[in-house]
Amino acid sequence: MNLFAEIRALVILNLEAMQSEGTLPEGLDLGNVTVEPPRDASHGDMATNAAMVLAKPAGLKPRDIADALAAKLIADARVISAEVAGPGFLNLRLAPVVWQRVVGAVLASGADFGRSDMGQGRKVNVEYVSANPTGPLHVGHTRGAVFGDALASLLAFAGHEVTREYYINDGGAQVDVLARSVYLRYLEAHGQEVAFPDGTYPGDYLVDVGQALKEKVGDAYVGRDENVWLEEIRNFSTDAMMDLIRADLKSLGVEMDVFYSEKSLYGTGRIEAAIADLKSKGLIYEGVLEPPKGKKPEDWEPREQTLFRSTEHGDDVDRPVMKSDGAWTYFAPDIAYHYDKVQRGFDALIDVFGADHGGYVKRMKAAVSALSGGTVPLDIKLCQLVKLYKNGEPFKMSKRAGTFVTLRDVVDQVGPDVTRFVMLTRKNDASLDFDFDKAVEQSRENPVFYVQYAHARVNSVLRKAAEAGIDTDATPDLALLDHPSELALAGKLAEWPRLVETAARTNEPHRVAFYLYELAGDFHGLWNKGNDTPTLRFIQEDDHAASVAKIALARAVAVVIAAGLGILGVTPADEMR
RNA sequence: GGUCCCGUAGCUCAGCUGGAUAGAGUGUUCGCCUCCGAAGCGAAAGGUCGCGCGUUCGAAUCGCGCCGGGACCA
Repeated sequence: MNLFAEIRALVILNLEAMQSEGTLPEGLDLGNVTVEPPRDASHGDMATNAAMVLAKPAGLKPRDIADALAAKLIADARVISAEVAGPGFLNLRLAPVVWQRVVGAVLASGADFGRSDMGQGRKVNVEYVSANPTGPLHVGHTRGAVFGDALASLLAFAGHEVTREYYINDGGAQVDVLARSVYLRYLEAHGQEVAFPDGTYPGDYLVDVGQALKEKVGDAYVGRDENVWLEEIRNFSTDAMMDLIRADLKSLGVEMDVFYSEKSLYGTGRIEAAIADLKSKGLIYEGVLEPPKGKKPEDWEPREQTLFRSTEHGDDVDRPVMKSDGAWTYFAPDIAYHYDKVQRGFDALIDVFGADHGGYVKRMKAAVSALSGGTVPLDIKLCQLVKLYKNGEPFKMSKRAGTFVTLRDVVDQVGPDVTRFVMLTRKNDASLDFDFDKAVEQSRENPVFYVQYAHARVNSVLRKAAEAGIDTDATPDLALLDHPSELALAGKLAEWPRLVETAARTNEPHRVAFYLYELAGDFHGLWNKGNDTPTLRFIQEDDHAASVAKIALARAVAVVIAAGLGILGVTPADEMR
């Protein structure tokens, strides 16, 4: 139930009636007619732009259309006033019963209130995290993990069939580096003194892996040449790292549906097939790239290589897929991987990358556009950096030094719920300050606490109501919710279905977090009004029916908060400690 | 040098894919706890939406060009 869609339908119905009556010309495009909450609540409950949008094509004055439409709308029981304002807005005020019914609808639907069929079951693949399997996840991955996971849940809630996917970069040089690093730890486990030269991973998270390798193979690789052990240790190590990463993700509550291995693309003809597909479309050629404009790199050498004509699909320059020595570029398996996604029948693809991968956006979009013949949209969401603070002091992280702040460090300190919520308190493309102290602070400044507290307060009301002998499961007489503050809170609940659709359409789960903060604020506001106005308290000691109705409103708030937090992957708190 | 992101109140940030007098938190100033729901509440002040041009009934939002900050590319 989306109240805005409902009222929009009413507006459209009346516009069509005006057409058949001759007040409006036939054949107008009503697609641009919107019904939205006005920015300023004093303008009314909803506003439609119909008169302004239609004035020009209809050849009429906005005001005349608005007046005529107003006269029709006012006849509906749900509309108590319709006023023309500004350049031709039609401001509507809705009857209390409309808002009261929202409360009933929330309680009837429970956690499903706001669920949308907007996606119409379309298959969407959300790829996120996809960190190299060379070590534990760090803070930057954490943001991508939370963002991608919340986005996946959001899209599912909006009626999409969602696959959560992780691409394992286990085919490149970095897993050889991993294997050599583990080999050093393996030697160490045999009691040897080892040094970690540049180009190896010195982090002590590999100590256990070296030990485990020793337990598995004994001293079989000690003193042996690299070509004897490299492949096996590489497999052993990446498996160990993926176990570590899966455990890291699980500590955050993230579970993938698919882990897709880059290595599985090699030697199986899949890269060749993807390139062949592009070739069949005339998008592969042998050529020499222009040197980059501006400052010429000193080592620039024009070489003929195999190029993808990505400029045909919006890229700035064509991209090499095979180097002059016959090796695939790193881009080739990425093309093959996305080709595979397209072939698996997804209707839409989403990649969540760190901002440092911003340079790949155009070429990936070009590849998917080419491979799918433009039928499968690819949206790439970039997550900006997370800057860590503690006691006002910035934390440093450096993967090379092996002292980076890990996902585990964050989750262990503040818990998965706080971690997840805070990661969504900024738009994905804005950088995020994460302060360990503020994250667990109990104040209005901390949105996590503020939202959780609202949910906990509802539970507190329910407990107290039970003590007072109020039957909170009784069918409420919602007509008793007649105070403007109560109706306004119900109105905030009515925005939820619309917000879900907006957030899903734009792939922006942070909107859910901001909405919850506003909803919590409205609820706390009503709570505070109870200080001065005892009739607004949720428990009315000498009026059982009023209590039941007011508690129904509170429960509805808790239902929507719990549903929203559920999308974000945050557990709602029943009490604050 | 090129590409992408950002620029909104003193500070941190929203702004619903073009709508009305641009919002919230924090900070500042004033008022409010014997008690009844203060891990606070009420009120006020505070903005050329980086700058300019354009698109139209209408621009923080879209287009182009600059300025400033960040990321990335060789």
